[in-house]
Amino acid sequence: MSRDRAERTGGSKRASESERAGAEGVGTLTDPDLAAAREFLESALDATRYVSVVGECTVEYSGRATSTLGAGRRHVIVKPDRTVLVHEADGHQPVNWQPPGGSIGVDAESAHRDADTDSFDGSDPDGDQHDDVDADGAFVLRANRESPEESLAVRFSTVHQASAYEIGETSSPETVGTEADLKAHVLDSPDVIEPGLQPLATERETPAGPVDVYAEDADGRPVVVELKRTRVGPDAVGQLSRYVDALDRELHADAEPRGILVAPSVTDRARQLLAEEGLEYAAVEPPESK
Amino acid sequence: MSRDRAERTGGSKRASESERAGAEGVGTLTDPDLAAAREFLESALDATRYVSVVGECTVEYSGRATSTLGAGRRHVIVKPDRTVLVHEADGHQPVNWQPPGGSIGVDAESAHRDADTDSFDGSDPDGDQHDDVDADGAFVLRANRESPEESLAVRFSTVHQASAYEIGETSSPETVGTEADLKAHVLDSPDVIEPGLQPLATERETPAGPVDVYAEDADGRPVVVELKRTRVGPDAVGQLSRYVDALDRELHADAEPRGILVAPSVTDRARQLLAEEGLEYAAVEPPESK
DNA sequence: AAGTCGATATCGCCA
DNA sequence: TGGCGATGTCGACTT
Repeated sequence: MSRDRAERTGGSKRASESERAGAEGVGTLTDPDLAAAREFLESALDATRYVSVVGECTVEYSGRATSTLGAGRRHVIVKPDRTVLVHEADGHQPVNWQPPGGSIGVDAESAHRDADTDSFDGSDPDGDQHDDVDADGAFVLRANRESPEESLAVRFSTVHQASAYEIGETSSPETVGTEADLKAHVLDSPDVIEPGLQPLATERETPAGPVDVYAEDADGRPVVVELKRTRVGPDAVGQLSRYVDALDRELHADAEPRGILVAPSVTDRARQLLAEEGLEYAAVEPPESK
Repeated sequence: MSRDRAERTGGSKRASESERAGAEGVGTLTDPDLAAAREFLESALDATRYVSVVGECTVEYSGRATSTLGAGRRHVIVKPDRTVLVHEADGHQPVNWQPPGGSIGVDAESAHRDADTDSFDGSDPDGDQHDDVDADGAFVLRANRESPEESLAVRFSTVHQASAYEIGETSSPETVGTEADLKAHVLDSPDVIEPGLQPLATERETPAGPVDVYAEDADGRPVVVELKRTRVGPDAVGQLSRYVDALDRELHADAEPRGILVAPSVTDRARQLLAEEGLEYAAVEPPESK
């Protein structure tokens, strides 16, 4: 970000404009000073906007685990449902995050303040004084959640750009090729597994969990079918094995259930485990259309 | 987005500035027309910037599955590693995405073109200079990947804002409380599992996969330890069971291996499965510090 | 709220 | 590159 650009489009002179934009909840600040950025953020979050911030920050997480992230430039997103995502230059996954449903706040960060017992916003009565901002004006975006108890803190030392958008609810994608589609295909044409197979139930409950498809073969022998939309490894064999064992215990001693893993392909080790467990495999591709 | 703001900072009049910003690879366009947005995007992607776009779009994915997403306002991110994320107002996960490592491009979208053999846009010919942009100027952001073969297409009908940032590599987070930490704790103090337990190896290979910790109990009997950092369900029992079975087959007939699941807690069903399989459980919390 | 399992899971490690 | 398992997995659905 060049300095002249910063002076042209941002900086402390634009603080008042920032506030206005923040009050509307929609707008953009480029190279704002930290006070302006903080006000903008507070207003945008207050208005439950979709917020995007790029800036220098450190990140701390505490909850299901504990993590710290040193200073660096990152892209922070706060969604209307209070999901927080912290992205870096690489990878699909955020480097840090908070799942939806928690509470969001912006806090002053000062080395001189005592820790607040009450998380983020429980702070100063915002008198016009600058007591709630330290010398540098750094501030902290906090996202807390209960059940599980976990908290995320993003401490900004510089904000390069902050934007707030109005993004409403949208429709879900139509997806084809899921396990549900494979199940529909198998129920419609059970012969793709083996001739004479008769489906009796789906999601049949057992002490080990629900069986994808419960069926009977041509000889009237019970069959447990476990469906997978992708190539399977040992975990899927273990899953099928648990179901077959559970049914074996549940059914009459004379009814020996078979177990068939239905997937487009298997790994070598999975195939070996199938053989050892006396289980079977049928190659079926998930349908590409409905 | 207020209209005056739009006219001040965006719109077609700013097309030339947009291009310059795009050429620099860093900058922001607010409410640009589609042609300007497209040029900006092409330049920013060319410069391998971190790109953020908010606009009206449809999305199509084809590869490991197939999905379509109707028109709506979304936040699209393209990272320097060519990860693409399409986010909506809710949830941690992107509604559509492309993993890193593929190729990125911006295409014209016109109903009059012939389908291209190499991609998914399926459209028409172009004749004149502006032939690569249809009447509306809509364009498509494409992300393709091989191995697996999959493609993502985001068709923009309106762009509300497009930004490009310079975001470099950053350091990895320091995380405490992982399974690796639990393993270190157990190796350091095996008594937390049971008195007299002697670890012999970690990641010991078996035909069913690697065992977290392979040990001997006070009686010299082999022990398979499976570690989990969180409360465990039936899947973990299945995993442990596979390892124990594999070792049972591998070892001498007289050496009956034990299996111990080590986790902070277990579900009822998992506990029942453990009992049925003759496996054991030891409650151990993952450490909160190193 | 907890349990169980699917996912275009992604990611990292290792043969 | 494929196999295998961990993840602060998330998310949906059921109880």
